[in-house]
Amino acid sequence: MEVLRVRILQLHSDFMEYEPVKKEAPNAELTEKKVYRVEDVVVLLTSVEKDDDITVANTAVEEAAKFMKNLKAHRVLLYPYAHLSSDLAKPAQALEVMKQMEVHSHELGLETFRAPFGWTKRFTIAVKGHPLAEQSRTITKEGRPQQKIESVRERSVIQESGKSLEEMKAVMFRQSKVDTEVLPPNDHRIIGQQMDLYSFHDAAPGMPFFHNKGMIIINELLGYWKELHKKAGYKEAKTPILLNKQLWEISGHWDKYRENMYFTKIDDDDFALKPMNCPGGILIFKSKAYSYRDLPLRMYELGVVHRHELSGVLSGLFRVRCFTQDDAHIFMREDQIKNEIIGVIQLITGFYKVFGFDYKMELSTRPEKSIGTDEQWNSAEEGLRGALDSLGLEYKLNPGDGAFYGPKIDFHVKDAMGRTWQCGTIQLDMTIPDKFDLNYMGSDAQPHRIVMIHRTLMGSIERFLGILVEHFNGKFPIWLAPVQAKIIPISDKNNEYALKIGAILDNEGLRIEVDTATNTLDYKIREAQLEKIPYMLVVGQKEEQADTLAVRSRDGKVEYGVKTEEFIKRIKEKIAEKSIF
RNA sequence: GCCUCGAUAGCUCAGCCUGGUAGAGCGGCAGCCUUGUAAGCUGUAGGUCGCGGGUCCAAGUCCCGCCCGAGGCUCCA
Repeated sequence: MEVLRVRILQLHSDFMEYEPVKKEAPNAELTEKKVYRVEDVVVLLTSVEKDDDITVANTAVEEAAKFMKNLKAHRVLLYPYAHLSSDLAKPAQALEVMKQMEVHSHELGLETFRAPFGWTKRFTIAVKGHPLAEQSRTITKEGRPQQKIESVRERSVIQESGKSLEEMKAVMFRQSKVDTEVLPPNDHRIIGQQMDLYSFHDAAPGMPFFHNKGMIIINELLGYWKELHKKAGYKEAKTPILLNKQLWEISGHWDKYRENMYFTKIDDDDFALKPMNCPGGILIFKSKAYSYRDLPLRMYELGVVHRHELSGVLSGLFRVRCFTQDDAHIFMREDQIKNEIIGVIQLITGFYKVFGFDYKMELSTRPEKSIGTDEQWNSAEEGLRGALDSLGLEYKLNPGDGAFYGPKIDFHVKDAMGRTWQCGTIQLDMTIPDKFDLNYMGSDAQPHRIVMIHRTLMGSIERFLGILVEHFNGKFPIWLAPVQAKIIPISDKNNEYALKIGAILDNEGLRIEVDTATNTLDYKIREAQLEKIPYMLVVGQKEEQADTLAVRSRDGKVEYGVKTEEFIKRIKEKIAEKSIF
């Protein structure tokens, strides 16, 4: 169903010049063929569409006036511009609407100009450099703009007064300051800045920027994570970030979760940035038919999701608006529930053990805002409880805290301030398979309903990284450390030897740096120590002559006369066993 | 989103109460030093004091609005 509406491109301009060149419409207005010029004006390039009327005209002008008030602009130029629409009104009707817009604009006290209707016009326009200079709007018959404000990114037209853009670049987008006074020194925001792992910027509140060293940790983490999943019989997938709104209506997110979602328009359709990965995964599942023998199907995805969280809840890496879920969906038969849940719990606890931190498990049951029947919920809750009990695990019960589509087991980890955060989660879902009609063919040659598990180990890579940073106080185990060893020549004379050792270690796939700066030994040691680098390999005359290393570890212990091969062997062992010092 | 607090150089901070030429340390750059396990010395560059408005002869400083951040509330991975 197509809604008809007037389309307007709004341009806050230093000036616009236009010159009527050729008559096009039969009802072209009388005008003089000369150059007209209006300065410091909001130009409304306007296409009147079929069925637009006086109400639409008035609404469009009122919207523009409201916007102009914010811009502190008082002058408006109504400019008939047919190219914005593929469904134009008849010229007679279009002219009426344009005239009404002019009348109403005068009524609203705006200094109003109108370019002649029905002419091909040559024009020059200088659009101002501020971000609100260009706006496109669509005013419908219902009176409200369908799309609130859509800022046109490109400075497509002429860029005048060269001052503004440079200045804006400098001041508009700050890096966020961390308030070191109130935060504990091992807070991940402080360490992240000191160790050059990630940063936060005004340009994208609640969305972290990862630097190279942060990415090294994440990639190591994910490498291990993928290894575990392959061993556990999971298959990898990847789905789009932007999906059609209809999909979210089917999944129930539109109903229950829309306040937290970001929407946009592509051509004439509504799309949403995904807040969860499941609908995408489900489409992959549905692309083929399954036998009972194919199940369980375990499909994992590192999915980037966006959720609009209230500004007051954002907190470093722990609570963000854009994060990566280490997600997986298990499609299975009802008789496989318990085994699969047990498998997932073991996967999670095994993963956490590698890092050696404490966690608590919680079982959350049906919330008020939920979908599905009582039987489905009872059976799903029973499945989770059964798995926990058969493993003999302790857990806390949170009645009413489940997801809207199913109950869940959550894994909670503490941060530096003692707050607990949910990381891993296992959610049983007996309702979404109904909505998407997910089936398999049973041994009885009849289709049966799929049961689904959503689960994560880390929950959010971002949050998990923050927890790790605080847990290790930046002193990452060697397998995760962004720089595993720093080679420190005692004086410039030893630089060559240091670089040679560096090349050897680099060849072995170790992450190293060579400090060839002309500073004192004490200075270089202190610097490496503050960077929390696991090993400092000091080389001076003695080492060069004996072809050895003086190995200082992060805890300050020094071992002299270590052969390079010996060091490589030792460090590789520690990396392989993911040893936590 | 609400309440409280905060923002000054790349980083950490002083200056604000009591308005009058924007400071220090670290880091950067240049030079000297050639060093044995947590800061060697000297010089130098670097700031529309988050953004916008107001008061004032004069605002980093006082007032208002906004943005961003922090803690808490509420919510979540």
